[in-house]
Amino acid sequence: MNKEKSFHSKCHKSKSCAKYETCPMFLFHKLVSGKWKLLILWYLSDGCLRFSELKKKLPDVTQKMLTNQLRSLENDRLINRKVYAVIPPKVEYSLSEMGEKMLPLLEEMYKYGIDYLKESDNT
Amino acid sequence: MNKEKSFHSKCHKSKSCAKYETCPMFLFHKLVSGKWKLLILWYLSDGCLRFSELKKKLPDVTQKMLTNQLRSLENDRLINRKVYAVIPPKVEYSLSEMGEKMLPLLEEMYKYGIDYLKESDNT
DNA sequence: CCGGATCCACAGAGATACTG
DNA sequence: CAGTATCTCTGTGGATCCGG
Repeated sequence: MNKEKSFHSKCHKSKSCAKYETCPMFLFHKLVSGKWKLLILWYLSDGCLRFSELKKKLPDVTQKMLTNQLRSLENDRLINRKVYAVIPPKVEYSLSEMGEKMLPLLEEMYKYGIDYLKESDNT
Repeated sequence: MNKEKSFHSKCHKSKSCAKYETCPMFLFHKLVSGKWKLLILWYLSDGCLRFSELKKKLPDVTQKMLTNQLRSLENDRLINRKVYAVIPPKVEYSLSEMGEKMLPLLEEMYKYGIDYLKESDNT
């Protein structure tokens, strides 16, 4: 997964980002471009959710994929994973501090969606 | 690709979005969650680029994938595709009106990336 | 020559069953 | 309940071919 090979002599435009790994936009892209990550973050923006609750909200995502995406988000420190040692098992996911910083961005994405729908209607 | 099957009784929280297809966040997610779409939009934010220029800026993306992503973005009317009937062929891609509306959002993503890098350094 | 279509091989995603 | 394990199959990468 980690391709540390490729360097972008000009990551983009004239802004400062000499290398692949250190370009902010590539980084952001890497963080959220997982197949379901944006939606997971969005659903967690209201507060912590159990695995099964998240699964219910994302019926198109397979259990395996959901686990993968959550692990990835956890590794990138965008969400927290809290395991309760009870039976039946209970695992809660919530936005981390870095994850919460993405909240305004998520709101803007939501607004863009509204705008897009409006434009589509006019067509 | 088009799964029009699944409905989300509660797309998210209490905001208004009864169905899968009409939830703004799902829509936004669908628009940009392609494997390379965000970066393509980002690179096009400076102005139109030829296919080969885009390819140069995204060395990790295969030609086929780049074509796919561009087609998808074009179908979603986020970018324009202009073909010049010359030899050798020349195809230019640029942000559409809807694509340009995403510019502030892209800038915010970039800023988030900077912030994320800063936080990582402190760790 | 450039944009992209086609063919094949393989990693990754879907579906289902199983476990602590 | 929250995952793993296994199998299958789609989608992606890589190379090649093509039309303008």
